[in-house]
Amino acid sequence: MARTPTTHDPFNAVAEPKRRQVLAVMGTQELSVNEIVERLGWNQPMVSKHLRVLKQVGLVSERRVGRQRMYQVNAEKLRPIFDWVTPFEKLWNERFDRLDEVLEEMQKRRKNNE
Amino acid sequence: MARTPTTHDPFNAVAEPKRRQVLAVMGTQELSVNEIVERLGWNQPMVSKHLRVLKQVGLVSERRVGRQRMYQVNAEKLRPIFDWVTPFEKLWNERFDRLDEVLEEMQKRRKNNE
DNA sequence: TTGACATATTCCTATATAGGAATATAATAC
DNA sequence: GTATTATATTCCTATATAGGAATATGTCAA
Repeated sequence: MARTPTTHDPFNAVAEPKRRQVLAVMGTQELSVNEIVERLGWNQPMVSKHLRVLKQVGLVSERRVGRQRMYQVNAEKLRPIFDWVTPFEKLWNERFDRLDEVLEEMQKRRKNNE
Repeated sequence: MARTPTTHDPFNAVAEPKRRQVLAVMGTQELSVNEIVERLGWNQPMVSKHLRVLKQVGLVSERRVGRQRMYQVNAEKLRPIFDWVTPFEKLWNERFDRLDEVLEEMQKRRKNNE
């Protein structure tokens, strides 16, 4: 079997460093492809291709305006990543008296079989 | 060029759902390979292979005890993921009066070229 | 309708899996 | 030594990129 496709979920989509760059450069703004191209200094097809993957997993939304296509980050799709990684954060960042909470969260996670 | 290797960084390592399961099932405990095998119900080589990738990116540490190998999650290696995804969390989770902070963080991130 | 602009797609290739099956290595006990 | 237990590795294959280069599609303007 091959690797999980990049378009399978947000985890796989943002595993590619360039796609994280795209999201970071977009931030909260709605940008056209060319604006992203300018900010990143990449060639246009490369940007379009990465946007395609991001769009397929819902990480960006597209809106057509004349001959432009405006893209915008759909941050909520990053939530599964945030939710998955947050419990671990306690392990390096907080005092030991919250370890029990960490364990509880792990337990729930285990039940959900994820 | 091919896809970024799974062993390149934590982002790529945990893109594989099975490896997230491994980390979740380990939690805060130090477990032998067989203990992980039992908890997940997978075959042993499969577990070993995934542990290998996780170890190569530092997400787990290994300790040899007799013929066993004890593995433990090294949560800190997940920090880059946490740090990257956290600013976006504000976009869906908090009131709009903190949007300026979000933008600041995005800006810093952009300067670090990540 | 022709040209310019904005963006997407296709074709190509080197590369890297993930999983199954079989086997190798290592440590311990007898 | 030999068997047993614990774990890792090798061999195999189908599959999916990511990037470069070239080209296609779509839209507007004169």
